Amino acid sequence: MSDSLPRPAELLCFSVYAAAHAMNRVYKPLLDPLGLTYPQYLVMLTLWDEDGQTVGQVSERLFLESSTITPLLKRLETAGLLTRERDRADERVVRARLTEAGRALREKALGIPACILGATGLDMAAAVRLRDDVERLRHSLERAAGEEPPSGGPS
Amino acid sequence: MSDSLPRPAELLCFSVYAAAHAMNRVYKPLLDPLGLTYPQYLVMLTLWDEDGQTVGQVSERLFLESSTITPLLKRLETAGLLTRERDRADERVVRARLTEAGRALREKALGIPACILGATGLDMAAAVRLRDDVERLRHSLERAAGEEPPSGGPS
DNA sequence: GCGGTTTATATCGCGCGATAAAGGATCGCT
DNA sequence: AGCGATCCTTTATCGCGCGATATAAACCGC
Repeated sequence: MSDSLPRPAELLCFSVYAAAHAMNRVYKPLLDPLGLTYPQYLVMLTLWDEDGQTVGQVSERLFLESSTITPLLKRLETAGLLTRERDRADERVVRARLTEAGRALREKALGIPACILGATGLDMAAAVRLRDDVERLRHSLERAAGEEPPSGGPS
Repeated sequence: MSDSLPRPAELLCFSVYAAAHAMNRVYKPLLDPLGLTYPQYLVMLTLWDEDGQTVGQVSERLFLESSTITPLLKRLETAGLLTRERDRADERVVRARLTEAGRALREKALGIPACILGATGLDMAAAVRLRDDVERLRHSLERAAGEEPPSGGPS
């Protein structure tokens, strides 16, 4: 079609990619004292919300493969924040349960969301609006990634 | 302040993080045939836009450290897409120049932006609007990451 | 209960990306 | 010359993220 290509800065996807990095750089000094990386923080958030979730539930909520979640949980287990045990009723299932240390860490994390909101330079309403826009984008992309069989749009 | 924490899905930053992954999943089948990863594609875009840029220029445009760009460029050099040579006038500077193969690859990439736009489910105007919103977010985050001296908000 | 399928996770292998920290080389200014 | 600033590389480290494969348990029809 066109014979020109955009600069990275013109691309929506690049802005998302770059924003994700920037976000990481903001989180790092906040999470370092807790000994967590950002993905680990996300896992802790889901368990603080509801303890004893299965690997599958965690991967579903974070949109990551179980082959990403399992090593993540193992690192958190090694750090003493949770335990992994098979469900008695269904032995295929592994559930992650917070330890006392895992629950205690929650207190230290309470201030983080406010710090982050401050760093975004947005008020709550604007942040929610943007979040929903980006979430819709994620959803569309996810759907598109699921299709795309050969190499053909409308022939 | 508050004694509750959000679920990941409620966070703006998580939506950005998840959208970045989703984006990668869409790009992957498009970039695999070109033998590029997404960050490598970004480097190629900047060089297709302007050949012979320095390491510093490329890192600046992609918001990445030079210690990330150097290995990236090396991989692209190994792939035969570019060469790295020191500037004659200023021997501190290393410039990346496309090879014939690097320039040729451009043709194969021409269709990608349209594919991506399709996958976002947005029309051009909406995509541009969202891009600018996310870019503003990135900018705020970047600025916040630059400050935050010790550990103190309001004491 | 017996095969066959599906589901849930683990495992393995892989490479890249990203950073921090330290070092080397060069430039530019005085 | 000398000295700080600039640009890049190197090294070391680490975690993430995925695909492919394997395993084990659960379900299902009969």
